[in-house]
Amino acid sequence: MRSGTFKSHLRLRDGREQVTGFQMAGELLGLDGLSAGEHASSAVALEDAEISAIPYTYLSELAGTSTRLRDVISRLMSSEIVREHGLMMLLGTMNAEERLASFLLNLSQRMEARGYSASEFHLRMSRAEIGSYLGMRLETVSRTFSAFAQQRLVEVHKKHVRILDFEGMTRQFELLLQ
Amino acid sequence: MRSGTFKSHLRLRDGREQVTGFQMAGELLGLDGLSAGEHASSAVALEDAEISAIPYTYLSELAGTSTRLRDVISRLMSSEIVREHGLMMLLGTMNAEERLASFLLNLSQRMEARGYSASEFHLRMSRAEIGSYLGMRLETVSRTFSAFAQQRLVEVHKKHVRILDFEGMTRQFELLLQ
DNA sequence: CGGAAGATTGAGCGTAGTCAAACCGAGTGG
DNA sequence: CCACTCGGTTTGACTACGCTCAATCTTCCG
Repeated sequence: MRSGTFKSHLRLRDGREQVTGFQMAGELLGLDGLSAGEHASSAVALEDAEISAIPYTYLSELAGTSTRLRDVISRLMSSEIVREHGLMMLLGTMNAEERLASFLLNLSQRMEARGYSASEFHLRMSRAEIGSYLGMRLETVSRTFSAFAQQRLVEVHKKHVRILDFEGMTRQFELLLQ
Repeated sequence: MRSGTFKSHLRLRDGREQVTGFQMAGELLGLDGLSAGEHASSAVALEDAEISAIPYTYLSELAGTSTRLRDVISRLMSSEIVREHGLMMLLGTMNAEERLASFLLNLSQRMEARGYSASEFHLRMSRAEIGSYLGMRLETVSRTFSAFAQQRLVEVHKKHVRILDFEGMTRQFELLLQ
């Protein structure tokens, strides 16, 4: 991805949807497609976005000639696996507040890495999409935002978020992996 | 892995544990270690097991000479990503019965692929480990097993499981990805 | 036989889900 | 310019699923 924001998601036969990730500029999309020759998930742009499509065959050929590129590719896939491990931890063991807190802190980090403010940013996704990603209902997302605002951890106005107390967020919720 | 069963898991600072997968003969362990040069998760054998350790540098060199091997590797990593997507779907949207049903059906498939019975097998992991994997408490795992037994979907005696009604399991719980 | 670890079952509770109503902001048309 | 619609969000009341705590049972092993 060159710019913009995407969401990746998958769907059960009965219509239930799970957002598997939000991608931002510089990140890769579609790493799940290499195994079966068919992508297991779909991706949708949440705003105007620019991407570069890289054909797998081309990438594979190039990889034959460069050790460095091979390392980069396996590293990217591996870090996708690590990212999903973290998400499984989140979905498997955390309560609503911990989920939203770690979501916000993660977003904040990624914004900062791209030269934006770490403390104040605009959410590209709806409450429902956040909820699907975090394994909770949109109403619970909304309520949890309100709870954070009341504790003076954040200020929220619709999709605009300002994080007031990073310390408090990380301390209050023991979110760090061992 | 050559034989046996492993579990992979990670831990939060406060001790909470999440089992991220159970591995069987023929499967790969440690794909998460390539990104940071350090593994994010640990693996523990649940019974006597045999493994072959493959140094990354060696594998990487080999990959330089063989297109076929490169394909195999990226396919393995990609299918690990797909597997985790499915697990996120499970953790994010399914209730207790659906989780256990899809766990059992998945195990069954993998047993069959290894030449064992698809309908009758021995669980290598404890209720607590199943629970951690499925994002629920061990008591809930136990209760759900009992509920399945009452509905005549399975027979369970401690770690011995016999699936009586595959149809019922899949039909009752809309578990198929679109 | 006794102890320990794992599994089952029960009772009561709490967190997040459900359903519903109200609100907000942006865009559209009379 | 105001009324209206519409999608997304917030808030409330009630409910239910799964968690917690606890007791009992089973199996295994010293």
